[in-house]
Amino acid sequence: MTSIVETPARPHDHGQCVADALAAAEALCAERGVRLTDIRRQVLELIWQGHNAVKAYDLLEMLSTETRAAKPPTVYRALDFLLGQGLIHRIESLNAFIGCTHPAGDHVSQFLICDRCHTVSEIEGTSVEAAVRRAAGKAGFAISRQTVEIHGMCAVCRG
Amino acid sequence: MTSIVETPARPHDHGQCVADALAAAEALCAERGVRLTDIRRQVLELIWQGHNAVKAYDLLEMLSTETRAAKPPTVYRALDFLLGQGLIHRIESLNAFIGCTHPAGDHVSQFLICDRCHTVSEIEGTSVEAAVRRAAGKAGFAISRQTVEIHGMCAVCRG
DNA sequence: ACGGTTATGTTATAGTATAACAGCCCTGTC
DNA sequence: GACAGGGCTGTTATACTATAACATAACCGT
Repeated sequence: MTSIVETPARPHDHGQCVADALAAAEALCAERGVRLTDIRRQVLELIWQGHNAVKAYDLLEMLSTETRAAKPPTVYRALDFLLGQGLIHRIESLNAFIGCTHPAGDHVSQFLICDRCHTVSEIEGTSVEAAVRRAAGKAGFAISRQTVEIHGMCAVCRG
Repeated sequence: MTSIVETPARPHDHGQCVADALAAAEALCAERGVRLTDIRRQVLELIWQGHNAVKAYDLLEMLSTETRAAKPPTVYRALDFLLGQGLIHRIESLNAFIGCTHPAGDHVSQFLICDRCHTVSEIEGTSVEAAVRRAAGKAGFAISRQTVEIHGMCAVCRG
């Protein structure tokens, strides 16, 4: 069991992050005519507890009450929905999930993952994506999905 | 169970690929004073059966004989060794492993993964890596490991 | 209210990976 | 050659990750 830890990352009003993410999710789902149900919203909110990636079975635990244990399909279905709507990303190298910081519009997955404080930041900017596109183009390869996960130590942890 | 399939990728003398990979592995291990044992060599050879990523439990099956079933730790230990020596890579988005095409010298993991024929090619060249380094540098992030996995369709499959 | 669709509940199981300890084999030394 | 130590393998058990399949319930347009 991996527990969710508050990270030593840059201090900020995290409640605002959560509120923004939920508001954006509501808006996008409404616009798309899909349903952000209770469970889906709960899962999204739990994932947004911090700027670290959250594991499915930790979500499962958090969703469970004393009287009722949530079952895996419940959380995986919610995760599938959120992934499908681009509201979260899957971090392949961690088997874990993180909220998307700019869910509107299409985009690639590029992350800096601190192996010390476990903060995950989405890389902004298109230079990595462009380099990937050039390399793929040279090979005649048609891209459908990019996964860029950079592990190391973040600026805060390096001190 | 996922079976290993021969891919429609560009025809070539694959026996030569395998021979080269094994020879390089032998040389590197000798140079480093580490032991490329029977099991490790077998696993490496099985991974090099083709240019597709191979799953741990498929290796396990292939290592098993009619009279004796190999056990998971056997294959995972061999994989750990091969990963540690840089002789194979792990493809995070597939939970699978592939032979490294240039095991000498340090290098990053950057792959083009065809979702149709399942051929995995390691991207040569440093432009993607350089872009990643620039992006990380801008964030004050110290890289320890890069995972770049590009899914899509390869030139051969696109016809 | 009705019927279709979408979402959730539930049971079971598949697939991926490691912990822990026992025993074996290589290698260097006396 | 006997011995000791370290590294490798065997074995059992279990943890962790994910999905199949089917039953029930909630939503929504008519």
